[in-house]
Amino acid sequence: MGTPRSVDWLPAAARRRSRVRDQRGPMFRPVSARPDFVAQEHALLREWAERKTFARLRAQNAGNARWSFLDGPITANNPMGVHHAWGRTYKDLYQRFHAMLGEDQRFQNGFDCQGLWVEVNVEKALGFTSKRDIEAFGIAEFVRLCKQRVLTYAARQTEQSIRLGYWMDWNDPAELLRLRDLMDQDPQQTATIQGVDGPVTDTVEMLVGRLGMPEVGGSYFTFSNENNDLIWGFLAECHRRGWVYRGHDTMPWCPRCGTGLSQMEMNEGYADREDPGLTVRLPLVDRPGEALLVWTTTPWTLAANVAAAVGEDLVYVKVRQGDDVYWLAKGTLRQALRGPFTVLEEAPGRALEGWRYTGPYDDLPAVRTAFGDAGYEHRVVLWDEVGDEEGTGIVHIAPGCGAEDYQLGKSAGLPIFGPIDEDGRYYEGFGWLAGKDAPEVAEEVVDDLEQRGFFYHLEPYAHRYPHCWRCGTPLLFRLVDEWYISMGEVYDQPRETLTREQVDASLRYQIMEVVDQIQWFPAFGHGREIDWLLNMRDWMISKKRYYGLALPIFDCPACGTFDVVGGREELRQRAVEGWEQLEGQTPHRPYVDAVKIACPGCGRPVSRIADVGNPWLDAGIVPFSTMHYREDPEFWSRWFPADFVSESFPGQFRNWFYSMLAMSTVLRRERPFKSLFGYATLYGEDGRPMHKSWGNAIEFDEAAERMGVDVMRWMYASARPEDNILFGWHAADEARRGLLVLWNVYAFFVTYARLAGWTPASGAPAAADRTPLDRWILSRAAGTAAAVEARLREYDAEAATRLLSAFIDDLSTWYLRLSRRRMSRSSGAERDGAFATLHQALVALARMVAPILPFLSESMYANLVAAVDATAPDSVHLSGWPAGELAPLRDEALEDAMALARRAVDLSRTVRGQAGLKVRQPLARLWLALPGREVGELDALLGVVRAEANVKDVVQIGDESELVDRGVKVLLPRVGKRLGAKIPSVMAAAREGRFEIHDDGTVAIAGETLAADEVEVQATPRPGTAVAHDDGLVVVIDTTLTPELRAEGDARELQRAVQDLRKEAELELDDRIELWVDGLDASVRTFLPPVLADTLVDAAHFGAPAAGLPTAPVRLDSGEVVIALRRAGA
RNA sequence: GGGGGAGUAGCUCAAUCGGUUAGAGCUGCGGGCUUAUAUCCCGCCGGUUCCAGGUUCGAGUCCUGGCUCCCCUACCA
Repeated sequence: MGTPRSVDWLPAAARRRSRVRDQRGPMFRPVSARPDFVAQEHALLREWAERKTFARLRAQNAGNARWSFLDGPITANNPMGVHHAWGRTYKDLYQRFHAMLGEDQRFQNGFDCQGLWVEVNVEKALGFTSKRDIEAFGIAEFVRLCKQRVLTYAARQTEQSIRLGYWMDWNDPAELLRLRDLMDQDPQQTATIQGVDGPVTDTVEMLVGRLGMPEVGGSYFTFSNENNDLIWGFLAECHRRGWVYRGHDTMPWCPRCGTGLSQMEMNEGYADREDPGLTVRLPLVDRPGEALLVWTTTPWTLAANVAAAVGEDLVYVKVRQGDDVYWLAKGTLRQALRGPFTVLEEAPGRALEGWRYTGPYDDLPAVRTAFGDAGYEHRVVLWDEVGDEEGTGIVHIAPGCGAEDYQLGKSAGLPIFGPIDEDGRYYEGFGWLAGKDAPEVAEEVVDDLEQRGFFYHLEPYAHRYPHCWRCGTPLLFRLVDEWYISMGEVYDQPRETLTREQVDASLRYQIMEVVDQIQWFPAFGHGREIDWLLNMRDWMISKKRYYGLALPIFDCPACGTFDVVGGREELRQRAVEGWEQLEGQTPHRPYVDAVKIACPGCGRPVSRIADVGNPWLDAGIVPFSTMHYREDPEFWSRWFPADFVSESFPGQFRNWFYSMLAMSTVLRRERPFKSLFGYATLYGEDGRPMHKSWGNAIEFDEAAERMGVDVMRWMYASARPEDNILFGWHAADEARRGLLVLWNVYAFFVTYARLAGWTPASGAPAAADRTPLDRWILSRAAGTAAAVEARLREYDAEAATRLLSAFIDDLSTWYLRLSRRRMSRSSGAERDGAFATLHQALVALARMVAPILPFLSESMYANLVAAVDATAPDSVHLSGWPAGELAPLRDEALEDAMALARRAVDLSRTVRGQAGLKVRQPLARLWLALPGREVGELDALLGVVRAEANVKDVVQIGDESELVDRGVKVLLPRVGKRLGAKIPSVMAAAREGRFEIHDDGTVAIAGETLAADEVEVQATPRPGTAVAHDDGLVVVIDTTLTPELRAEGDARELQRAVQDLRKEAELELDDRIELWVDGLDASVRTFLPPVLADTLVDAAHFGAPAAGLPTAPVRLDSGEVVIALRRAGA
């Protein structure tokens, strides 16, 4: 350390400027005022890798108090998007923050690896359109491709995350890709990878299954052996308690994916859709010439019609239309009937019960069989769910095609049959429909019904309809067997009235008790989760697919017994055949399918059901599987429960949060995490979801390389988590502007410290002996560090960034603005105090922003500290959180006073504006009345005001002055309750000055006496010009301009013009010059010496400039002059 | 249908226990400061705080009803 490093991102011009004088040791390296943040980020990534900075951070904190973050797995199925970067910014910044607090952490990233997400993409890549394609292709091969896809994108996302600056225990992406490629050759070949404590050798298949395990390290992968195995244990535990069951039901079904969807999955995919709204006439068997009118939006289900349902108490009418007579609900007459009609008769729904009618497809063999077997005919049934808002008030019931229909069918004892197979095609037995795609037949069905006299009316109907959340296919409802975990009874009584026994008997209430022990950010998360738990149905865990958790359910067709195997070892012991096929394989299909166990009921060999598991099982087990619940219980108990989890909340209350809560409650009946932080959704800048074809989408890589990840991270950290964030280039520009202010303060410091040859080794007065302004900014740094720490401990990065922005603003626009001259034009203790203070403030700031801006802060710190101090940590991320060190510098009274001085200066500018006096024009006097409050450091503050307001004298005036009146500010929060209705009169009197202030501080006003602490006596301006006031602060300026003041103003104007010209001539900051001034009034000359000194003039000529020099006219109060300059000695 | 959240300047958002003159930023206009700045400062323009009632001395804030949007949830053929 200590040797300035190369800075290849620095523009050549900046490097040329690096002339250093008076160097007594290592010096800051030069800094560009126009940094290339992106190049800098890449350089720092290389440095961190070379210096193993992250590894050293982990070592530094090892064994300390722990902070346990548990990563929610990202789906390793595609490159990561900018919305992932939002969440990963939070995850990284809180981990970095806690690392700076010295806390030990695991730093384990997670990848979600199993399930339909991956399958669908692999299918697409192979051009498959149905499950039959997969079966023909081979399940083993297909599953292998799925794993390879996961490895591909895990590597990709790892690279992208590293680019984001996300510090985690990452796998080497190249190693992941190597494993992927080895799988391609032969999964059973032996390979070696670098593990935590040395090389790990195994078959490629098993190495992949061991990723994330203690000996291998790196990210966890939910397809790992351990993850799958622990889920088996969880399911076996559920079974032990009798909660696992097989349900026979009509389920939402995706005909493309060939699988049922759980309730939570169905919720993902509701979308607007237009379906045929078909009204059908069903002739009544016992009432010739009359027909029921029923309405449906799913014509394909008519072939499975079993009954027509009416509301018991709804009013139905018989109407005549031409030669036809129809029955329908009275309330639907207008919407359902076309053309004129005559009402013949009215009857309640219950009168229709039992009426037999002719079904639309009674002649199909499947229907005849189903009806014949049950000895059933189509008839009208009662159902209390029937309404008359839509349709005809007579509901077509197909128990094999709808969940509600199914329930009704079961309770009414109707025949139940499903017409379609896994792919959504009609079974044999449905005549001309057999083999046709159910969603496609609407038109043919309509034609057919029309020909056969069943058709009444057709009109498109728009509604929200569930779609497959993965592939977007509209769902069908299909009669299937699926596996469930019972979530327990819902009691019809408030939670707080439940008995212990009731809670112990119902899992959902046990989960709620766990939810109560968790801190939710934002707080409404608690209510959302409880709400979900109250409303959720049993958890459907099966999926008729190929790649995923192999459900360890062994269901005996012979005797009907099923059992759940609790782990690979148990399976090995119980296996009666096929174990050798699973040996050496991860517990995936098809190998696991080969294993049979002896049926506990009848002893016959029984196979595993073919289904795979719901992927949220995979993610929900991670508080156990990734913390070595089984193989290292001591380790687990140290890290469980996690202190913190964080995820985008849309969906997760019923997905990841829920599955973790459910599994932890079953296994431990305790909370899996202590705090949960959720955030909303990322949209494009136009407020719409990012969409490639809308032109508002931004890829992560593009964002990283164009705006830089620090800028991105700053945007994310400062966003309101509960609101959707609008992400785009303009927002990035705004964020970058804020960071550039910070950068430029830093660049200023380095520039002038180099010119002065100042480094921390040069020394400076003790902090307590510095100017009030110095002590003020140090106090602000201390206060900011404490406040930022408090906010970050509460997972409030938004407030933290606001505090940091305010500090940056103070540092730039107040401290630096007022201190510039001390650094550029003074010397000795005055100068050194300024450098030391600014240096201290910048270093403190770098450490405070380090969790949010890891690159920018590192770059500053490397130069401000590491480059000049060999004893300091060489990375800002190893430097610890600064709040403790800064705390002694806090001086709140001084901060209050400075706020007042700033406001006074603002007011002076307001007054100047009104009076048309620019700030460069010095004024003789400024009168200042302060609020009645205690003000510390008065003299120093008046000095600040004098300098900034550019006045010769600041005179503090009290309320006895003729410039102001005494005013009374009634402190309403104190007196409001006491005075009540008298307030308006008191306030009016205060406004109009009708009051009397007594010597003891009490105030008589509008017949009331107010105590001294109920009012604030303030100055208020007397009417006049050049006065501005704000909350008891009054500023009055003397607008009289003497000839001397005018001349001095001219001198200042001239100085500015010379500086402009210097800049135009592109002179270095320390170039000395020769100056020409032509036409200058004699009165101004008196004030010239400081101007010449400030502008580094060696020789001044009064007269026409030397030929060939560029000149500039300057308008002065005393007349126009012309100036020119050149570098001295040039 | 049920539950929750929100509605404030053209846009994005503030506003402490209810406190009297509702503030910032962005945008626009005018002016100013400045060899750190791609900044910054002052001023102007911009408001029926969704609507209607109510409580209160006083309502953006609390209550009631309605409207709109978002989220969660739900068995509408």
